[in-house]
Amino acid sequence: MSTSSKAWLEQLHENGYRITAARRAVVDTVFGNTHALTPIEVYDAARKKYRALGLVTVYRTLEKLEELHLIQRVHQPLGCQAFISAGHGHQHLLLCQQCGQVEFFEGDDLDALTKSIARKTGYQIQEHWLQLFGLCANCRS
Amino acid sequence: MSTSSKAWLEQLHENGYRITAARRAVVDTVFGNTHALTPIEVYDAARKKYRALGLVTVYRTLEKLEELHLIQRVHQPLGCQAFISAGHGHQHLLLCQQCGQVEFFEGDDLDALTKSIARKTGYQIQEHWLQLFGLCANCRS
DNA sequence: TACTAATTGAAAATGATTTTCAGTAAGGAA
DNA sequence: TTCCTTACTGAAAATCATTTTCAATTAGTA
Repeated sequence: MSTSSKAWLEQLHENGYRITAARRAVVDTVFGNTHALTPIEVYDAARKKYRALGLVTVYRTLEKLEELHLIQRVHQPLGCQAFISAGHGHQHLLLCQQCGQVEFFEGDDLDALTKSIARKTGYQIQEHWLQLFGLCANCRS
Repeated sequence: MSTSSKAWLEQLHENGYRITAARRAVVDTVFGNTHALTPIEVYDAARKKYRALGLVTVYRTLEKLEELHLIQRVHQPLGCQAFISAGHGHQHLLLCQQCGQVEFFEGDDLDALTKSIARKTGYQIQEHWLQLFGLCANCRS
């Protein structure tokens, strides 16, 4: 995990952003986490690594990570403030409603559907969101 | 359109809520509107029908309409505060990113995909969201 | 028509996010 | 290594969306 949180820091650096203790703490908290975290949750967790961290810096760092497509916002019935490490390429989300775990899956079987809808409605489709909600293997039992 | 905004008022009444001038204005604004509206947008539009309307009442009325499944929240990249008349039964959304128009479409071709994902991941799938974004026939040109 | 509880709008409270600002520190240049 | 510029920082204040409180009003039944 820390192997590749380094890659995020490099990405920041390559884009002209500086590497600071505050950003390290935020990146280490979010990278590889299987649960979507809200800014406050990131703040609480990251402050265990870097006490002086401010909430404002969490917001600003999340903003940059999102801009670089390293994280993405997760939309759920109860709220849309949480972020998760972004999947590679276009992927869909699978969310456990019990424990909050997030998984990605591929499956662009949607092309046929998309084309059919485009034809019926006259829309030019540019993007799609697909999310499945349920109970993960652990929480089912 | 006003034919069936009456149906919404009846629904409210049947569920023990009173019919007031404020609620009429909100219902008439949201019912049958093809664009998703935020509480403030509803407020601004509905106040043209009923000047004394308060924003708080808009929030409270939208809450009740959502509870009765007459409207539903629309999630978009730029925000998730807007509401639209709910589709009948389970439907998916098609959103124009230019003009904000919202359409519903059916298409539960997703069963096969859902089952396949359930098998691969061990999840018990309970619900899904599918949204397509693009340009409507008008805005394409 | 009278009554009672639901509803109202205004104001205050809350909660999330953004802006401002003066001090600090990253990291390239010398 | 040292210096210097400029990005970055946290705290406080400002802003924006939403919820709660409250006293006055009113829908709708008795």
